[in-house]
Amino acid sequence: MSDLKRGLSEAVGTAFAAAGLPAELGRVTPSDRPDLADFQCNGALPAAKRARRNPREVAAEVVAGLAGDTRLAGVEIAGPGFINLKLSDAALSQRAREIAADPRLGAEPVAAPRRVLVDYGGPNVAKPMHVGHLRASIIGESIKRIYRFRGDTVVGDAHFGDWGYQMGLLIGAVTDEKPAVKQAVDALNAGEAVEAEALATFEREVSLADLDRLYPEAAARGKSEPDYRDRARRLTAELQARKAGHFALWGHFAKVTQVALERDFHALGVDFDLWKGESDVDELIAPMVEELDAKGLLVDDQGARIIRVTRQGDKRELPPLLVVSSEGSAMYGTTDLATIVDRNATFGPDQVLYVVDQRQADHFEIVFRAAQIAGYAAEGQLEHVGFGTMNGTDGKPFKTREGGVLKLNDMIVMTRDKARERLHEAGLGAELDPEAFEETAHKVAVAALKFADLQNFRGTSYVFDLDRFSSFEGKTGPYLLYQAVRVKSILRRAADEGVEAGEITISEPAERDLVLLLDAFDQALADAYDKKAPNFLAEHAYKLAQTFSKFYAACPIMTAEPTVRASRLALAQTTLRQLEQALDLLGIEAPDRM
RNA sequence: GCGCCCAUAGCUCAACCGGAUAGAGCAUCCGCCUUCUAAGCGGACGGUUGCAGGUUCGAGUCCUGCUGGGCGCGCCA
Repeated sequence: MSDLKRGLSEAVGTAFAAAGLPAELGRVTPSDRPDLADFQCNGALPAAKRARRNPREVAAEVVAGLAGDTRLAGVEIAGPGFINLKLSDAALSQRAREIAADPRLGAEPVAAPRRVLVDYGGPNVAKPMHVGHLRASIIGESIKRIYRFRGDTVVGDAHFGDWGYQMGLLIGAVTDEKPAVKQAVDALNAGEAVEAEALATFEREVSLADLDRLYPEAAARGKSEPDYRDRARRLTAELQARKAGHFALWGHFAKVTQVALERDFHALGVDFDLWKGESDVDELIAPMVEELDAKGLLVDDQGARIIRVTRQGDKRELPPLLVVSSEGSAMYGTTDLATIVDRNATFGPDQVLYVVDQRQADHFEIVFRAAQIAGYAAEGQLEHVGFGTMNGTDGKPFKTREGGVLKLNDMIVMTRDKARERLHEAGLGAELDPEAFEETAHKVAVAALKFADLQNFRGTSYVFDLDRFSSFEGKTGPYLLYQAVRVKSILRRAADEGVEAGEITISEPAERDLVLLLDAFDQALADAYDKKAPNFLAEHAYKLAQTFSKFYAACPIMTAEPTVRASRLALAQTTLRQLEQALDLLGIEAPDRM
């Protein structure tokens, strides 16, 4: 079962072929001029160019070949040679029934399903998530869902940053500040302490708030004080060598961080299949380095061991991949490379998508090249799906009014407060019990946050204005939910009155538009999939909601005469199903009432 | 310095291999709740797509140069 666009493209392609022209020129797209047509084909123009003929003449030949297609209510040649196609109500009605009967709501699965791993979220141990993680989390989550829906076998991996220099910095900073912790760490390292007692000390002395406070200080000192930096590097190497005290303290860092991370991800409806971290591939690093060495790929340079990745034809010299630092510790790129080895062994992905900030493009280019050189990855198997930064109204990376980094949780709480306020204002939810009310407020907040982000193309940076969220009007997540809720309300009423949905028959313009939108789902999904860009799906969901709203205003459902009522009810129900499906793929859930 | 990305309405963003009259939302103004939820619907206003060239029947889209902004460039992740 194919959508109208594809079906028409085939027909027009056949007509092109019959006129002795390439069939692929028959590609049909939704009309740029909805006042004139439903679909259009521009193929006569390039065809005429190649054949040095008059485009309108070519178009006329193609149009002649379309005679007798009962789906078409009108075919016209316009402008320089555009072929305008208008569908019959019967064809639209037929397509609407197909979509209504389709569990996939008109969306085709991919022809050749693949195994895809999506690496996203990028939380770090010892650092609460801030607004920057919002994009990584929700774009990645949406891409994962879209890929899965189209039939791929998909695994999402959080890939914790839990094993680098930052850990050495923190071990140093925490032991400096807290003598009891230092004592416990030293004792463990000397093999003189009971682990349970040490852990209890850590539990008592070190909270996530401590880590959050100490890390920026330590990072700053590490930059300005070489001695401090060298000590942190040493501590990092010692941790990676599994020194008991360091390792136990690190384990505590991970534990206290996990609680906050799980809360934030859960609130956003983001869930990972794998919660692996850099530390999980630690054991793979030594054998990997050995192997790389055996293959003669490692070069000693300034005390470190590197892989050079520059190629002929590069416009500039790319830095090498640092495999082993001069202190002997694994680097960012080392764990990434080992992670590729690990994933090959445990999952065997046809493709790995790294949903990570665009600023890391060079890093991934280096890692991917190194992986290819080492034979760990094929060309194109690894892909960096970069996204822009979320800026404040000043155009710079988003900061709170006090100038600090806004924590993700604070942002969720703030948005939820607004949602609650708005529900009260509108006098809605009075009939809901407090728990259901809270759930609705939360769904509205999450929809606002996610849709505000996902409606933008991921690659560009965008401005996030908290104040703009307070309205929840216009092109926002809550608008989409509102349309879904209106349908649900009608469906409840229909159920109460014993009215059932029936066969869809299209006649009104608003009904035609709605079916054309329903039909466009597959293309939106395909675009989002191919470009790893959920904004195409977000745009579709918005247009669908908007078109429904117009239909809602123009075509009364419950008061229409029975056959029309049954048809419109089925149309509304199908719209709701597709809208909720699209929202789900964006990671957004609609409440029953709002 | 080298490299990558971006520049579209007052603001925030779209625009399907290069196609017709560049679309939405917000803001402003005007209408519409005795009919299914007004977080809604209709209408008006708003553009030399940063600038200058080029390719093309046709350019926001491709090429060159310039201006302005963001980002990256070896032991952080």
